[in-house]
Amino acid sequence: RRENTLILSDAVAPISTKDPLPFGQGHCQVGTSALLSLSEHSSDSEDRRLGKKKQKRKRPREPGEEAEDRPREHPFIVTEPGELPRGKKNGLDYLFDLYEQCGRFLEEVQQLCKERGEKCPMKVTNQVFRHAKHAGASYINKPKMRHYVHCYALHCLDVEHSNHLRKIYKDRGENVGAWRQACYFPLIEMARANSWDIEGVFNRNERLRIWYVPTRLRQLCHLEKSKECE
Amino acid sequence: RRENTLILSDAVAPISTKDPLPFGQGHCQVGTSALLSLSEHSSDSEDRRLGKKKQKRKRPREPGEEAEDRPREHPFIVTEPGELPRGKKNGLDYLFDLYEQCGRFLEEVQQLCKERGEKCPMKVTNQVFRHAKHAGASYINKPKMRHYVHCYALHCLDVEHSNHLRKIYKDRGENVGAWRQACYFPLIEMARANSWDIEGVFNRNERLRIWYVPTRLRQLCHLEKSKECE
DNA sequence: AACCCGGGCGACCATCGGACGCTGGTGCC
DNA sequence: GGCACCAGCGTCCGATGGTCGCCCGGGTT
Repeated sequence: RRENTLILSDAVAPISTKDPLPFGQGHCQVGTSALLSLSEHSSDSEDRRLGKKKQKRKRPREPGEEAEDRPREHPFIVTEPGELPRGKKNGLDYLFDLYEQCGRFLEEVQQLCKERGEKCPMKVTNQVFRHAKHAGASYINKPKMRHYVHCYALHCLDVEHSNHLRKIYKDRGENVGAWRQACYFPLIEMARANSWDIEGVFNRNERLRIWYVPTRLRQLCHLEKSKECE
Repeated sequence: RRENTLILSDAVAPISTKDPLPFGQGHCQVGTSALLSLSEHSSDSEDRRLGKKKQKRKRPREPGEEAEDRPREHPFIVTEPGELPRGKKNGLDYLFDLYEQCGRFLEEVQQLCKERGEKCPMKVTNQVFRHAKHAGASYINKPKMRHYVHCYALHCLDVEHSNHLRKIYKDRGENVGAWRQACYFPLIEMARANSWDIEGVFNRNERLRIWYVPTRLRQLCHLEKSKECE
């Protein structure tokens, strides 16, 4: 699978060679091996290293079981700001609105927690997703929201740049996956400009503060930083 | 067990009637039923309510197993500042020093995380306790540190008051448990003075910011607040 | 020596943050 | 209608925050 072994040049080259963006990206060239060897779960600094287990997937529906399947959401396509998508698709304005909705659900949860004297979440946690589902927003779910966090981040931190990227990828007929990958690189530049403190970049923005920095974005920043220092 | 159904008047009455402290506490009277009915795990606001399961305890050592038992630490006793405890006991200065040590271990972990581009903890987490153990501080462990957090909190936020409380409880020959209970109430007063934001009280203090607010303290603040408003 | 008080901390649990990859919707031919 | 692509999200997993209560150290009798 491509996504797990993302190569910087894959996503950057199409832009930096065909349609350069404001931030310089000519130096974003890294060997395949470097990222292939970048552990997928490098989140723990201590010694425990344990082998990955194969996961079993999706229990295949019992014979006597009730089938209450909600149809899945329409896939996203790359749209320009204000553009409404053709066919059975969702646009990126809708995607970003989902993040705003989550922010509102978080505020509701915080309000409730404060009333009840409970621990008050500062981020969009499982509890918030549960609350959203409970409140009828069944179209919101954790894997989806976590998947596109960095895209929303770019939208929050530099709408101009975000809009420009959307237009380019739309015009070029790229799929959502390609656009999503491309969103990493402007963020890496912002981290660089903030002495590689991507956490700080997120925390400084009102709407972004409530989202966890995606592991992959943190890894990419770290990788780029080490290249710079060698 | 007494601790799980702490009654405010139990801990406060001995002081407010025999040896009043700076903060007024005459109004801290609450019915037993109120705290008995205060759920022990009220941390989740959504609907799931599931019955508590009985826990099994301490696997009784296999016949062929190696017995590498570290002897347990000496119990704490209530000591005045500077006093060194008599007999096989530890004093409260030592207890508080343990918290400072944890703070240093946290800083080390943060340093390591930053170097490796990993998620950087802002609080004393499992990872920090693991690091402490790894670094040879086998006398530090999570249950102990969590148990006395609010005592350390009082020490950080108002040494005078903390020292005074220690002297009183020492002179009266009270045990550590009683002193520990008594530490809650000055903190509740500080929360009151900070519009019941105990989280904020912790966060505003440099050394305290890194410790989670204990559930019981949050509950006591909430209870006291609701009394005030009725 | 025997007893019992009380507290240290091993071990457990629900839930968390995080991610994979199956399933099936969708547009194209 | 059939096929191939690709992304939504159900479902899993290691680790976390939090706590209980067993066990035994220690002072007292």
